[in-house]
Order: sequence, then structure tokens, then C-alpha cells
Amino acid sequence: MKKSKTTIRDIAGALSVTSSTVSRALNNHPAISDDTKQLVTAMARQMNYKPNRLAAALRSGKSMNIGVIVPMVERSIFAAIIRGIEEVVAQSGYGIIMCQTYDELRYEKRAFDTLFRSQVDGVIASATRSSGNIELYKSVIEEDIPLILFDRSIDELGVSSVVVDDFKGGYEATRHLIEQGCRKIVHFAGDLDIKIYQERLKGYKAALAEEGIKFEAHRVINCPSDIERGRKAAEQIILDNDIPDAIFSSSDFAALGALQVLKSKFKIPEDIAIVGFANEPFTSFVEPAMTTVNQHGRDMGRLAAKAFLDCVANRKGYVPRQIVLQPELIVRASSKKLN
Amino acid sequence: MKKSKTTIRDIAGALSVTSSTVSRALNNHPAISDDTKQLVTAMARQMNYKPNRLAAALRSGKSMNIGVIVPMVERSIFAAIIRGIEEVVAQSGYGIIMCQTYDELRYEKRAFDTLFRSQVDGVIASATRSSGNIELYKSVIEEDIPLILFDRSIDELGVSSVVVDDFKGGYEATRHLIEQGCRKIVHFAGDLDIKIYQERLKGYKAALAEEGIKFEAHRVINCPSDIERGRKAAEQIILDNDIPDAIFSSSDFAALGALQVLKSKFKIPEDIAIVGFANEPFTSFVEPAMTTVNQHGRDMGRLAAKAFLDCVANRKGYVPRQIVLQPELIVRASSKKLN
DNA sequence: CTGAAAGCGCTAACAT
DNA sequence: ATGTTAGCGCTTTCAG
Repeated sequence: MKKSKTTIRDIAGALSVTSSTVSRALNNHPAISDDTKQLVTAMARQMNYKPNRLAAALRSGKSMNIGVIVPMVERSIFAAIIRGIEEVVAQSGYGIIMCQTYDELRYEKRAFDTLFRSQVDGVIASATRSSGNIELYKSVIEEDIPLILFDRSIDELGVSSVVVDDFKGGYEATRHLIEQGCRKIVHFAGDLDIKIYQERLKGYKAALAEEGIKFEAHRVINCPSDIERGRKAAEQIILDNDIPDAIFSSSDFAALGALQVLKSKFKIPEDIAIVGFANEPFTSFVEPAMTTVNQHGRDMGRLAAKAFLDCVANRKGYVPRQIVLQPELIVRASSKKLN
Repeated sequence: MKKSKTTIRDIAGALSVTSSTVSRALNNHPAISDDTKQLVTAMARQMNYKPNRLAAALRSGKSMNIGVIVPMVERSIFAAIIRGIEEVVAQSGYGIIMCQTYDELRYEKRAFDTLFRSQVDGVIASATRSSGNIELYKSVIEEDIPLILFDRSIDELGVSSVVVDDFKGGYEATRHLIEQGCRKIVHFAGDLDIKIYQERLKGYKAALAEEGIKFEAHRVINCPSDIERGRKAAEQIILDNDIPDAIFSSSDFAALGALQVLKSKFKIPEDIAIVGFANEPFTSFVEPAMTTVNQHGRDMGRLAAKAFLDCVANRKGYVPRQIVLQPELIVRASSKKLN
């Protein structure tokens, strides 16, 4: 039953043609007669032929695989992005090698190692903290393989990227809070080594400034994207005497943690309004439903993938472009003061 | 700057040895002197050498990539499994090519295509609906590449698998409900083409039978794993006159949908208790917190990966084994009647 | 329209 | 401990 796998040479033998012909027929080369193509594909099926992409890749220099690097697939934004990427690249015959960094440099390094050794035709990645890893990305560029960044980009690299306007997201979230009458707005800042979190913070500051509300450094609390850390931060707030009237969190997870602890002692949103960031599915069904910022993950994935395809299509004349998606504030009960 | 990539031959040239020596040195072959290894690795780094896995794979017949097929990465159980797999196989130098089926045969087919063509050294997969795709899995076996199934296995295949005892999960969930005093227990059944959902249903029936509660077919409602479908099902229940005192849902998502609509009209859990399945993160923070069944995703992934490694280690003498994990009922507020 | 020939970069007997 | 040799399965000029 189990004989050595059929190769194009076997097919060629069975048909008394050469492997070149078979190869061309299989790849739908224009200079092959329809008759031959018919014969070859029929025989291929009959012999249960499975092309060996590795060999093709080695010879042609194209692996038809692209690497996708995300912090972690559990985050719905990244799952959505992967789906978006997959949708478009699959149509061009590409497979995806997915790597997760868990936001740690050593995993990020390993990811690049895996991808290089697999000879991927391109890398679509979201960078981790923006220090220490630039060399990694530069090495991709030096190897001359297309690199597209999404969500968290690295400007110095000058490659194509698809990001959401985090500044605007932070700005609108904060502005919305101010419009609800909030004045003492706490910001849960993410890792400020990462640009997107810097931007969200800047947006927050800009909105305050615009409304003439003085920025107070002690209202910015370092709080990673994690429910438990959100709880801790909220507990700290309660201990302090200076209770805010709103929280704008740079992540839905931290916002949720805060919501959980605060709602036992305060009315949400009347006493304290809460806004998160990322539009994780759970935001729509926690109580009260949480206001958040939608980042259009699937679109981001699709656009990144298209950028990659573009880049491959005109290898030489490709000009990188920065695509900036508009975030969308989704207002829900957690921030609607009815005054 | 950008010259053609360095190969082992280049290194060999620079060192006046042969490429075999370089190859062996790089692979830490025992029969190479430490001096030479030192020299070679130093030169490799200096010349910025990046091994071409494709070539190695073509020659050695091992791609050092394994394929992982899941329905969709958004489901936290699958994200957890992937993480478990990755943890284990990465240590042995394997990369992961991830494919999603979205529970549709055509995507499942495409996944296998991608994996075959990439010459993966193994496939770790969760099957979709258990009809129509068996041929796909058989073809993997015929190609003689290790296949491990998880979560949703296919018994006829006789390969190693790691699953959770869905029967027991269904049984315990239902039993718990009965212990709370519930008698009219509705079951939201998943796609009964898929074995895990059949098992959960059987467990439900078994628990009823054990307690002498008559099984009533109309209490089994077809309801896929989807919030919206759960809402619809709950709305239908309200329209009917025969209000149940509990719902055991085969998925957390459907359970959540039901919870959302029911809690406006009924007291949960006093009037209607609710139990889900899968321990999605959101179950712990919806209100009331939802009782559910934990499937130990990360462990499942780890075990599946270990099975794969085992299988590779003793290719000939490998005996497939079925690993069955014990589900864990996590009791939360949505099902605790305080009578 | 098809054939012949030459590898892609690496590994693995078999030598020495 | 290292060198020689022969490909893995496919693509791709260059001929005809």
C-alpha cells in the first residue's frame, strides 16, 4: 500500500513524457497543450500525486508561506487580524506560519528564527515592546523579504504598516468622558514602551487640554492589559481619598477588572464612568455593558495581507505606505451619565 | 549590502574545509572536533549565515514543522490548546503551521492541502463534523505521517487522541443541576454530527435516568455554539408555556445568550439555573457568574504534542493511545439554588 | 509545444 | 575527524 510517494517523474514515466512537461502542465503553463494538461492532471490524480512544496520552494525560491507574528492568539483583536490575513492570502495560495511572542523578546526571537529557517516569503507582524527588537525586524528587511507591520508598528523601519489611530482613540474616549461631565479622569496606561499605549495616553492628554482640564500625573496609573491588574489598580484607587469620576483604560481587560471591584462600592457610570479599549467581545455583555474602542481587526488583517501581496507583485517599485484606520468609539452603558 | 545569501558552501570556502564539515559542525555532529565547531559557528555568525530549512527538509525528509488544525483560534479552548502544543514542540525545534477550518469541510480540505504541500512532519488536529472528512484524515495516515487528534477525535481512525470525557462532563453538569432540585432541565445540544456533542447529550440523559427523571425529547433544543442562537432558543422557551427550571447548554456561548434574555424575566438561578460548557473566560465575569465545565485546554495541547513527539521517537513501535482527560465542573452562581 | 540539462542548499552514506 | 559523492523533487533556462 504505502510505496514511496509519487513524484512528477513517476507521472512523466507513466505518460512517456518528461518531468518538465508534467511540471509545466501541473502549473498550468501557457505553452502546454490542453490535451497534455488533461492527461497529466488525470494521471496525477490517479496516482494520488501530492506536490512537494519544499522542492518547489527550494528551486524557485518561494515557499508560498508567510509568517504572521502576534503577541497572542487569545486576544480577540489578533484572532480577528489572523482571520483577515488568512482570508486574503489563501486566495493567492499562501499558507500561514503563525508565531506568538507572548510579549517577550526571547519568544519574538524564536519566532523570527522559525520563520527565517522556513524561508517564508513574507512576514506580517505586530511588534512587541519597541526596544531591543528592532534588529530583528531590520534583519528581515536585509534579507529582502517583504515585511508588513500591523497594530504595533515601528516607524524607523519605514515599511508598510496598518495601524489604528491610537491617538484618536484615546482622544475620543476621553472627550466622550468629558462630555458626560467627568473632570477627574484616571487613565490606565499600558506599557509605555509600546507606542500604541503612548499614543492612547497622548490622546487622553490632548482631550483634557482641549477642554482646559489640568493634566495631573497622579491620575495616570500604570496598568497592563490584565483583569487582575485592573482590579489591583481599582483597589488602590479606593484606598486613596481622591476618587475619580471616570476611568479611561488602555485595555478592556484592565477596565473589566476595575469595573468588577468598583461596582460593589460605586454606581457605574453615575459615580464612576468606565471606558475600555479593543472591543473584546465580553465588553458587550458585562454589566454594565462597557464603552470601548473598536479597532477593526479583521480589516486590519485584510489590509496588511493586501499590502503584502502588493509588495510581492511589484517587488522593485513598491512604495511602502502607512495605512491608518479610524477607531470607532462604541458607547455603552458604562459611560453614559444621564445628567 | 544585499548579496546572495550565504550558504554552508561559502562558509566552507572561507574556512578551507568542505561543506560536509560545516554542515556537521552546525548540527553539532559528535564526530567533529570542538575546534572546528568553534571556527565554523564563529564564521557562520560573522557571515550572517541563515540556514535554509527547506533544503535541509528536502534532503532529510523532515520539515521540522507540524500542522495544527483547529476550528477557530478565537475560541479560548483552542487558543489554549495551541499554546500547550507550542510549548512542547518548540523545545524540540518544531514550528507550527496553523490552519483553521471554521467548521467547514472546504476549509478543512484546504488546510490539509496546505499541510501536505508543506510536508509537515505531523498533524495535530481537531476534526470538524464527523462525516465527510474521514478520507482526509485517512490520507494523512496513508502518507505515513503521524496524526494526533484532540478534542474532537475520530475513533475509527485508531490514532492517538487526547480528549476530555464529554459524557462525564454532561453527566456531572446535569447531576449537579438535579442536586440543586431541578427537574425540568432543558439541554442545548450542539451539532449532533459531532461526537463531543453526542456525548454531552448522553451524559445528560444518563444523569436524568439515574435520578429517575423521565427524558423528554422536547427539552433537547438544537442550539449551536453562538450567543445569538442561545438568545433565540431562550426566546422560544419563553413563548412556550412549559418553562424549565434549568438549562444545561453544550456551549458557554449559547448559555450566555440564554442567560442574557432570561435574566430579564426570571431569577437566575432561583427560577432557572444555567450551566455552560468550556469555561470560556467570560463565564467567570458575566452576571451571575456562570457554572461551566473546564476542559483543560493547555494540558490537552501539551499531551497531544507529547504524543506526537513520542510517535516520532519510536516510529515503528509506536502504539496509539487514547488519553481521556477528566472534565472539571466549576460551580458558580448561575446554578446555585440556596434551598 | 516539448525535451535536455543544470541545479536550489543541504544531508548522509561511504570513504579515507 | 574530515572529504567525496550523490542526490531530495522540483523549476527553468536553453534548445529544438
